[in-house]
Amino acid sequence: MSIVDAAASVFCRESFAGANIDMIAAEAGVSRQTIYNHHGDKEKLFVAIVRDLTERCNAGIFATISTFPDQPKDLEADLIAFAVRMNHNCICNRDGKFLRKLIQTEGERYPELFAEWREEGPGRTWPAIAARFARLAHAGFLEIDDPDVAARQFMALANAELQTTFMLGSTPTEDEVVQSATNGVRTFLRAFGKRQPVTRAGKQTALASA
Amino acid sequence: MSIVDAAASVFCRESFAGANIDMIAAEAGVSRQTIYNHHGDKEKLFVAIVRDLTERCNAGIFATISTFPDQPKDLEADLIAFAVRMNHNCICNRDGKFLRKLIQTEGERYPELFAEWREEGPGRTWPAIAARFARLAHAGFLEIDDPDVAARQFMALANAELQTTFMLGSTPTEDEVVQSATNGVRTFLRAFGKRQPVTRAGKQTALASA
DNA sequence: ACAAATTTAGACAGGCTTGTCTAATTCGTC
DNA sequence: GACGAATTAGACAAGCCTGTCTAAATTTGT
Repeated sequence: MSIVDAAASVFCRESFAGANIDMIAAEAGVSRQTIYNHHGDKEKLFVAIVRDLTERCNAGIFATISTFPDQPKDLEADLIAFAVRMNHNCICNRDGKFLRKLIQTEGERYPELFAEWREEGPGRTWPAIAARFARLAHAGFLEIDDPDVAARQFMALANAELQTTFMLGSTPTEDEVVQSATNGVRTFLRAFGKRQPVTRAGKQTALASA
Repeated sequence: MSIVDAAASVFCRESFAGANIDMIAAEAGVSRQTIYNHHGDKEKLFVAIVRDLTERCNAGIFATISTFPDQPKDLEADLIAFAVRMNHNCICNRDGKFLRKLIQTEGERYPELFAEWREEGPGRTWPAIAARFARLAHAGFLEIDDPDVAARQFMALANAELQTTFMLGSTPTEDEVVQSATNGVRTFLRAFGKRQPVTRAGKQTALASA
């Protein structure tokens, strides 16, 4: 395992103050001195790790956003699958778990570092997701007033049943992820779905709440 | 400030490993020895704090649940107010913030302690909230299949826009809380509300999706 | 195969923390 | 005011961790 990967693992498990360089060296399979040669000191190593994780997580999120169903065949199934992918590739995976924990644990101690994360991460990914929902609404598949709100609510609903698990830092089972996504998307569509599926004739005025 | 309060504050700010007894003593305004006299050692002190916070937070949550609108005059407004109270009294307040942070930060290190929290906390509060939603549905105000799912989705929606803020450990402004609750409750009611307000004639078959 | 660069093990000083001990001081109560 | 209980300040040993240093071993490029 690389030094950065080992350090991420140890910092997450033990927190910054509880981690020590010898643990990281042992887990990375290098000598302590090599870590000092590469990264200077403990704090610089920590910063390098957060930057690295932010970058990798962002890449994963954007890659997953690019699989958003723009022309869904089965809107419910496609959104559920998207929510599951999001969880799988960005939230439950190693990098996502680590980054989330480091932000929660050390966020207050490094305000500038995490302000940077906030801009590069949520600051760029939320608008990207919102744009996809806006497009879906524009194409007549959904009835959305505010795409930014809808995007955040979509993710919140998809993860609604995983909150306690995330709190404790553990990873939900595949079944739990699918279950939560299914329930979340169904509720999302009850709120934002067209009352009647889009016909091949294309967009029509909404029939809802008439 | 009492020893327990000071310790909660310091453990949250510095993490278990980063906290030291002298800080806690200084913040509590007592001598180090007094802490050792009362609590034995650092780890016992930590456990005492988590138990204390769990108890106080639970009390707050149950007190707030008891204000759930069983006979709402204005369903939307009453649910928004309830969501705001929940945030205010249980999530954004000092105890809620501290307990959440300790669980996130040290949850993996004390599995039994936090399993205990899980049973006493979420294990008891979620069913209580779900029961209130079940009652509201039974009384004809909502259309809910699974009250447990609906309860979790209600809270998830109400907090949907506060996630990033919570992540970093900061407290949202009053406006942000109200905004998120308002948007969340509106979406919740689009999904679970009766299509038409309940009339004084009482429960009727839904008119939806006709 | 050889020279330069990198990595290693281990020792080391300096600093910090925990938990104990003691002697003096303050507090509560009668 | 006096007595017992609790609290305090401070010293202290033992342990751990960081970051540096050195000399030997290993890897790398040519």
